Amino acid sequence: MARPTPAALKPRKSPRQARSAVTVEAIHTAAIQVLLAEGVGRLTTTRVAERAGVSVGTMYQYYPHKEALMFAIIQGHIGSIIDAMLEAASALSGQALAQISDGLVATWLDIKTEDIAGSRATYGLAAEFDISELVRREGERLACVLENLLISASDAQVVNPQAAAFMLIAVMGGAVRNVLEQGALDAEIAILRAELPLVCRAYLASSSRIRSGLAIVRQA
Amino acid sequence: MARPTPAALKPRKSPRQARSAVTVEAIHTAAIQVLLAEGVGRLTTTRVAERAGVSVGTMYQYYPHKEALMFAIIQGHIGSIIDAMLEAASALSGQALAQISDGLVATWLDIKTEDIAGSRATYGLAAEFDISELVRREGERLACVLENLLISASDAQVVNPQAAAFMLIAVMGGAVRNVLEQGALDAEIAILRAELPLVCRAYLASSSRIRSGLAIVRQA
DNA sequence: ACCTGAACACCGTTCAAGT
DNA sequence: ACCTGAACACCGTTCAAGT
Repeated sequence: MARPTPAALKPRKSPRQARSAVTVEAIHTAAIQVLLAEGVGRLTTTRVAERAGVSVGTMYQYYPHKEALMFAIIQGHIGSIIDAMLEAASALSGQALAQISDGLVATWLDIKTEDIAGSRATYGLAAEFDISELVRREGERLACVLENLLISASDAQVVNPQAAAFMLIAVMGGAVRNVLEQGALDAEIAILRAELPLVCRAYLASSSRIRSGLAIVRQA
Repeated sequence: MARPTPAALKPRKSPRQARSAVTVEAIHTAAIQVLLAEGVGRLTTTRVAERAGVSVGTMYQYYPHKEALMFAIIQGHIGSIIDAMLEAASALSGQALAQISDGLVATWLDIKTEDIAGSRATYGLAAEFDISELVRREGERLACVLENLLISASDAQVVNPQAAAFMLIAVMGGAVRNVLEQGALDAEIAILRAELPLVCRAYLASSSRIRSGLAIVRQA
């Protein structure tokens, strides 16, 4: 099962002239438009090229295959999510553990529910082929920042910040995805908004000691 | 976006003779074999039919389209997972909340990690088309049982058992999926095994009162 | 009652030919 | 240096013809 390497997913060549930069951009936005308007199942190279106003051949000059195009879309989507989380993290640095937890969850939920159609489309797109490499890389980048954020907490010391950061991402990301992917009813999102902060807060509290060094009694 | 209704996903007709029952079964197992041996991307009707020793036409007599075939596979997979969880639930009924939580998490992790290749293949398959209907139905069935299980806890009373059951499924399911889908490194699974029980236990403890009616002080 | 497989529409991808 | 679009291999699905 020879999977394309990440390198193979990058655009085939960089545009050297102004018009080709326009072409690349047109293809990219056309792909997003088709995705949102017609769904993953109807996202075909022909349709994208038509919408972008170029021929299929032109598309293949910049994206070696369809996957590269999808990869670019997902990369943009994930990138903006990570950026928003990094920004939130820097604003939360040094606050109390509960505030940090609540802030992260709120940011995550805001990003994902602000454009539910877009989020769902991206989940579907991501599933179409192997983006585990990208998700892993970006996930690790975020995990690293979250780890330091947890360490910065003013009132408590997370015992294993690395594991906690990893779990926070897995739990927040997974739970929200689970709900959004299966219909995303308003009632379900409401439960998520009410309960996910509790999940993360309780987890972090139970995995930390107060700053003085005295252990909190674990609720068993 | 006309999605096929669940009814349209069912086998087209029931086999009326012994040999056709054999044919249906052969197609079903052939599909699983192709999926595991060649991956989702190479799971084609032609290949499945060839492996099953029938023609494509025959396949279409029992499965109205490829999706119906994939649906059958996923249904079997999810069904066995739910069954295992229901069994675990009945064994845990009436125990302490922490035991219930740990038992559920352990069962879930065991099922999912016991056959990682199969789990990953199913995630990929599930993503190929819309199974939200099925996932929702089975999820609700499980949620209902978990709700009663939480209520049965001997030492504590979960304040909102319905929401807690929903979240438990979202968190367990989502977190494990997140990790398995992106490579499932041994180190990551180890973190999951160590931390996921803490996540669920801490959440349930913080969302419950002890049976006497006295409130546990929330760790804020 | 069940099975076959050529035929059809559509997809991703290529490449000789153009400007 | 960039673009075109007919051509190719392959896919899901159908249906007239067989047993």
